[in-house]
Amino acid sequence: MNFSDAGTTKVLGKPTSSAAVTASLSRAIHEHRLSPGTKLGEYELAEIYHVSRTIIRTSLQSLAYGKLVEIHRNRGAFVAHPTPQEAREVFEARELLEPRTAGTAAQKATKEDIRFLRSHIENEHAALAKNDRGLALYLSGQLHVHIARIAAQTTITGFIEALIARSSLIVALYWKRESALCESYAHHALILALEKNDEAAAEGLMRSHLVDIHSALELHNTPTVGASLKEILG
Amino acid sequence: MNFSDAGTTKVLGKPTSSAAVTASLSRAIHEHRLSPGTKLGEYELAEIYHVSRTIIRTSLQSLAYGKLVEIHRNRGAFVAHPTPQEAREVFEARELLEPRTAGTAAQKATKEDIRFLRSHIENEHAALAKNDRGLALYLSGQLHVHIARIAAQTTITGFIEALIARSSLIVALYWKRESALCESYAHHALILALEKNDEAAAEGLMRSHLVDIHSALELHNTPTVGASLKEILG
DNA sequence: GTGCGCAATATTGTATACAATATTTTCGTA
DNA sequence: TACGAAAATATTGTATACAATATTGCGCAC
Repeated sequence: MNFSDAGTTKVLGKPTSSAAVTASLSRAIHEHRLSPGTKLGEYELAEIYHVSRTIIRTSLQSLAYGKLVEIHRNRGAFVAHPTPQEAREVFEARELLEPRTAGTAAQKATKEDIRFLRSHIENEHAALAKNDRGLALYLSGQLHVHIARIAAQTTITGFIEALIARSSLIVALYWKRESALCESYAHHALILALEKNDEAAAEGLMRSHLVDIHSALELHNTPTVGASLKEILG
Repeated sequence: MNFSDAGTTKVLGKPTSSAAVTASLSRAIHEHRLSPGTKLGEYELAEIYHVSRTIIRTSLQSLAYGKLVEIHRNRGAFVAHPTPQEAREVFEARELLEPRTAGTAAQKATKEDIRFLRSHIENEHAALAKNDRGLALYLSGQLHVHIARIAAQTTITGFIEALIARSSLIVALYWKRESALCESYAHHALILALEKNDEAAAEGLMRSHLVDIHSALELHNTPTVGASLKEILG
């Protein structure tokens, strides 16, 4: 579910406009510019992107498959508003998939891969320095995707991409820790393990990293925040 | 990716017609009535189902997200034709997800669940007795889905559903073993472990069951079968 | 007869028109 | 004033029309 280059995988021909819209919306959700619960009106989006509702509807459906938006029949599309239960499930799934995938990545990581990951972290730091918390959070998630890509298992990578996209929404709703900087250490250590091709270390570090994030989520009290009072009750 | 009741999860209002079309096509692919590579023309399908191309396009996109069909821009939709590499990936993913999920299911399985699984196996046998190999294969896959559902983790269950749907196509292309009956024993043993709430046994049995299926696939020689010569070469 | 190029046809991509449903506003009554 | 029903409005669902692209068939040159 990588909406950033959605549709560009096809061989030739100009990329579909719906892919561009999907990528734009996806990015906006990732970076928390669109909050959970926000109504995504078709006509409104059509005007913004200068395309017909047909294209918008296609995009919204794409995003719905990735659970980034919820579509309610005859009511329209809304930025998804994951429940604490869903949040737990997403992290359980990540804890099941990512550690072993990181282990495989450690087996396969080349010097080139490590260089790429390090430069990626540079960008992450730069974003934080510019106080662009949304971008930093997005990049932080993308690091996990890149690690999965190194493992060269596109099916599992696809699942992980979807989970990380959803995690972005979950963080927007349930994150309780002040700084996101603490993560940097975990990422650095992870890259070091990948560089040394230390499979066991990479797997263990990824596991504890995920547990750490998971535990930094406030998933107990009901999340009556957001713009979906009616949804919760109705 | 359970297309059988796609769309019916929403609270009220008549289910969308696209959901019905998606379910019908999905089922046809599952049961091998539609072979990998088959062209799915929009106009043709629109006539068959007595709906507009709009609906058909929505359905085809749904199926494309589940990797059951491939959509090529300006060329149309085709029943997916997984490569040996994709087939390996699907089973690797299943081997990563399903054993632990089966373990969790063993923890949670109730008498009611066991009764349901046994009756499901009955249906599977009945289908085989009627020589309806397509239906038997479909039901065989659905057993895995039901086990995942018992674990009550909808996110992971969704991934497993998608993988099992794809497995159906893979089996259609690469299965080399004569009978599918041999699987019955594995399923019986699995249900027994679930009944005894034996987590470790369920996990182990699921793992070996998947490895067994995986090894019964001929994934080495190029799969030049099917109706997509140009795709493979071009 | 074979191969190439252009025209004819078919099929998909996108926009728009119309229908069905939901939401909001208005107005009347208690 | 508060509540509720019904009309008015807005929004989504579906069908169709038109545009863009791909495929096919034909004819001509070599």
